[in-house]
Amino acid sequence: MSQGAPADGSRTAVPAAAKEQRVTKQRLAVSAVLDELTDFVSTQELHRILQDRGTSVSLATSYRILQSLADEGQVDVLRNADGEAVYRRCAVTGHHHHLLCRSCGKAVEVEAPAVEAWAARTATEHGFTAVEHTVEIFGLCPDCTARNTGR
Amino acid sequence: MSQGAPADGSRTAVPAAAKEQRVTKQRLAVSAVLDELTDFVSTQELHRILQDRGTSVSLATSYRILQSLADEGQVDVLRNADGEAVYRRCAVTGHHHHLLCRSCGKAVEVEAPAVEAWAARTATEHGFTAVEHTVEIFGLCPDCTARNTGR
DNA sequence: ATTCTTGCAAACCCTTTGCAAGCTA
DNA sequence: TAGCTTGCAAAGGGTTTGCAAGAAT
Repeated sequence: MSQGAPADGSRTAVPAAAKEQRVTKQRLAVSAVLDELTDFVSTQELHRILQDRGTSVSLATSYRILQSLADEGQVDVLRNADGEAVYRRCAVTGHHHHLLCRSCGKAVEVEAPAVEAWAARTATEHGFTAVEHTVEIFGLCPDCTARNTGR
Repeated sequence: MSQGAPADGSRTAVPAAAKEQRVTKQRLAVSAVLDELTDFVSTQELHRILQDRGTSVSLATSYRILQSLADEGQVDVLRNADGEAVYRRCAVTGHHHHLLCRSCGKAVEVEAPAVEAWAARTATEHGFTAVEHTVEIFGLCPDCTARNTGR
């Protein structure tokens, strides 16, 4: 079972700052990949990338490191439509959302000030506090739409 | 159990109207339970409820029926923090989103025409088709905010 | 030297699927 | 009767875990 790791999209009010982990080549390798990617990746995908890159890290370790990073608040965790956990380095200060292609996985980052405002307003109206939200749009990108008019 | 969990949710702008299913006792049993519940339930939970109730329906069938109902748009689908699919018959008809309490799980249904419009517009601008979106707001409801002012 | 991390493989858990039997339309 | 559904059990796929070997401090 997944531990505490509250799979949310943005930074939480409760940091939970876990203890520092040791610096290992595996951890550095995972971190390096995350630095290069701008989109969310599943553990399996990240593991595959590391393999292709020669910097092999076992699947189990990939899972452990990614979870660890998430616990430390160094990465954002989300769950895709299949329920798989996907991670992204959350160094970005600008809050934004994603427009994801359901077929090829392409992701476009979009901003939505209007939505942010709406979310805040709605929450306040209902007396909710410590609010955060997730907004994701799924669809077929232009290319996939062209070559795949079904499915 | 399931708490603040992001990701996915609801149905699409595309009805996808699946074909009508046959009326079986299993389907009726599942439907009956959904009618009585106001919160989201996982397939496993619903299956357990049916068992306790005597109206046994196999796990596999529970999964099939729930998915079927979701395809028909008769229930809302969401994913909890563990990535499990959870369903709930929605009180509100029409497309809407949720304002969820991260602490007690309370859910408030909210509509957001502005967001719908924004999502559609954004997707179109990028040439995406067959679009659907998920919007969930997480926070602490009034009650939990009051009793949890420190932490 | 001690303590933490990694690998590997088995274990888990939710979910899906093949098939034969049962039931609906 | 014909065709969809159900059950059961096995198969899948992602994720976790036990344990011994290998690093980091």
